Amino acid sequence: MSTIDRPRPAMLTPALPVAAVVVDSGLAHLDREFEYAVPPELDSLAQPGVRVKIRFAGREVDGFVTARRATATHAGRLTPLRKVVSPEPVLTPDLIETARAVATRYAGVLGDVLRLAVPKRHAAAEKALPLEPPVPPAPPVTPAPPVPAPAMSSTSPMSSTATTTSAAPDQTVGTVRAGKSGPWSAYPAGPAFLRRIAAGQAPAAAVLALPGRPAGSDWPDLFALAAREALDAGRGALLVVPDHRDLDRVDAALTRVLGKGQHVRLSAEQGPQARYTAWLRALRGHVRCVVGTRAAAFAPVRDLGLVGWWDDGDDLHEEPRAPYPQVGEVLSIRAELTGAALVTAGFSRSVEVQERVDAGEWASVAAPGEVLRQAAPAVSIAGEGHDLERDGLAARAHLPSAAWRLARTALEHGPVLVQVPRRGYLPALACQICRTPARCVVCHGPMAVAIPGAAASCRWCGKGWGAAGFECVECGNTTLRRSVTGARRTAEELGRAFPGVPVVTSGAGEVRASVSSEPTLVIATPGAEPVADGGYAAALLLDAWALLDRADLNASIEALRRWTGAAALVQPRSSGGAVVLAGVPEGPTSLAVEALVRWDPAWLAQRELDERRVLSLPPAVRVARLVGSRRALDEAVSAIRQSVDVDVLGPLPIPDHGSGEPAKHQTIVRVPLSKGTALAASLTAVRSTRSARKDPEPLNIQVDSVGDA
DNA sequence: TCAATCCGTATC
DNA sequence: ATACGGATTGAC
Repeated sequence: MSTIDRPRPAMLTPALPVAAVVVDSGLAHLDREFEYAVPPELDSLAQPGVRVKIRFAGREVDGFVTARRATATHAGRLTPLRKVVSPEPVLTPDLIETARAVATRYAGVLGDVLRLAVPKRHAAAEKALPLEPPVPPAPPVTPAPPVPAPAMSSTSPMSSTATTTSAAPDQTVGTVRAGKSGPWSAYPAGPAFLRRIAAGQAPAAAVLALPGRPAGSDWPDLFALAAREALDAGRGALLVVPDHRDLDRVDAALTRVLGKGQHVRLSAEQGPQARYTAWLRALRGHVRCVVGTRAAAFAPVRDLGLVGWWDDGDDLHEEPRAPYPQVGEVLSIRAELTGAALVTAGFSRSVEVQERVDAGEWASVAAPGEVLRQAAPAVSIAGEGHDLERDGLAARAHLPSAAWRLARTALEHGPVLVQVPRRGYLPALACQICRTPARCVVCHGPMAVAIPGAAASCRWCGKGWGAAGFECVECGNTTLRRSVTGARRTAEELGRAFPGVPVVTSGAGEVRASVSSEPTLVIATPGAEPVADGGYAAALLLDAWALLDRADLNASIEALRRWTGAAALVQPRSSGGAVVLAGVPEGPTSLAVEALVRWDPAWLAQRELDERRVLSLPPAVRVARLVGSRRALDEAVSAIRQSVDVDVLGPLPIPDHGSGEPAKHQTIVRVPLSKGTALAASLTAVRSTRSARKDPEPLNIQVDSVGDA
């Protein structure tokens, strides 16, 4: 009757009046889309991807519009959207798809992943940055190839090896590209890998980087050149490194290879505005290439053509916030979803990467063994203790004399690196004679003495030795040693052994990025080694036992990672570069030591993978760790058992750190890799049920973790 | 007969 | 988490 209620012309009912919204409720069982009505005045703003405020269960919460649709699937009445926070469509289809996949993989909630993936809004940054790139898309900085690129015409899929249409062009392409591929030419499969990126395909490579850094072929150049191929093919590139120093180096390499302004860096130390601006430049398509640390794995690079990350084994790649995703997992999920190429590189190889290689998913890209060994420094071993002799200066610094002599000679030619382990690793139990780590006879978990004076028990399943007692699986010995690690040599101590030589330290607190080629003693903890101009003349890797005896499943892989990380900064053996590994335990040589001497990290990774297959340890199996009260664990385990055939270790009490709260327990569940998805789904269901009935007892679920054992 | 309260369940 | 509805209880 009345005309008052009729919509005014400027406020017509939207053509797509329904908005699907992911709501950040923080509740696991509400981890899905809800539909809202789009009020006419928000029609143009409420585009897919924008942040919104909505009323949900009576309170004001944040969310993202994920879609607009003509009709609702929800039967009831729809509440109207309250407000569009910003017109910026931050949650792109690529991002929401990635976030969902990551949440599924880690049995986490989408909201948690979105908090990692989408930075907090910075309104000033949004306003200040132009919508369009300030300059028209820069012309390709790559000098045009002298011959028209034959690859342009080929749209047919190429095999993983170099395949071109005819022999003659192949020759031409080979030469042209050889100049272009630079350091990749040192790897037989390298140029073909680049060509496949250029052709818009999705090759995946696990690169064993050549040690040393001859001009223009440092590892950051591998990434920069691969990124250029993706960019030249009209697609985007995303590179992730563990820390700030690596970021500086890849950043510089990208500037060299791509020119200025073609990429952005993204890292936590940037501050909110700079960070959000950089993120927006990627989102708005001002740049097609991003390099950053951990959180950058979610960067909104458009039309992703390449993902890459350096040093998979670095624990900085593990996100410490729920659901604890690892950079390599996130990037491989993205590569799979977008059809992007993938490259991970390091001086050593993690077992996780080797597992992909062994499964045929990623190609191993390495220089021929002889080339690799020639590029590496000469490695020798100095034993533990027996070599400490009367030599006054060396003895005072607790240095094996062989190490001291090498350093003294090398200091005449350039800087010498001394790697000293940090203190404070967990004590573990190992065979008294051969130092093979003691493992549980039931589940192969690590054995430790939880309470001083008590009997040893497994840190995973809690079982003791049983009636037979300990017997070393390697040598049959029945006595144990407890390794207390972490003697740290002071700079003064070492400095006194080399009078008159300047001493530089780099470690927790103060990390140095580089040193000159002047003779200097550089003392660093693992991971904090400065790069030396022209390479170190030598390196001393001290207290090898401190790394090898760690109570960690990954001890030997991690030891090799740290040693190669330092040794790769030394000049090649052809230039006299040498390394002494000191403090190696007596008895049978550990595989990690052998792998360093032979410079064969892939071999060690494969040996380790084989062993983990035999012992049913990750990454040969999929595991998850549940922490909570006995009752919560029991209920969770029986629920999981309804849907998945899991192997259950525990529950066993976690030693509390004097908090006085009721003792928590942990349980580890494991399944074959093929059941990984089913396990994650089951864990999600457990989380959801518990959340729905408001279970007051906390239960923490962490996929891919066995705790700090 | 009505209001106050408890409990279970949906949240668009 | 809230909020709402339906059931339950208690007092007039």
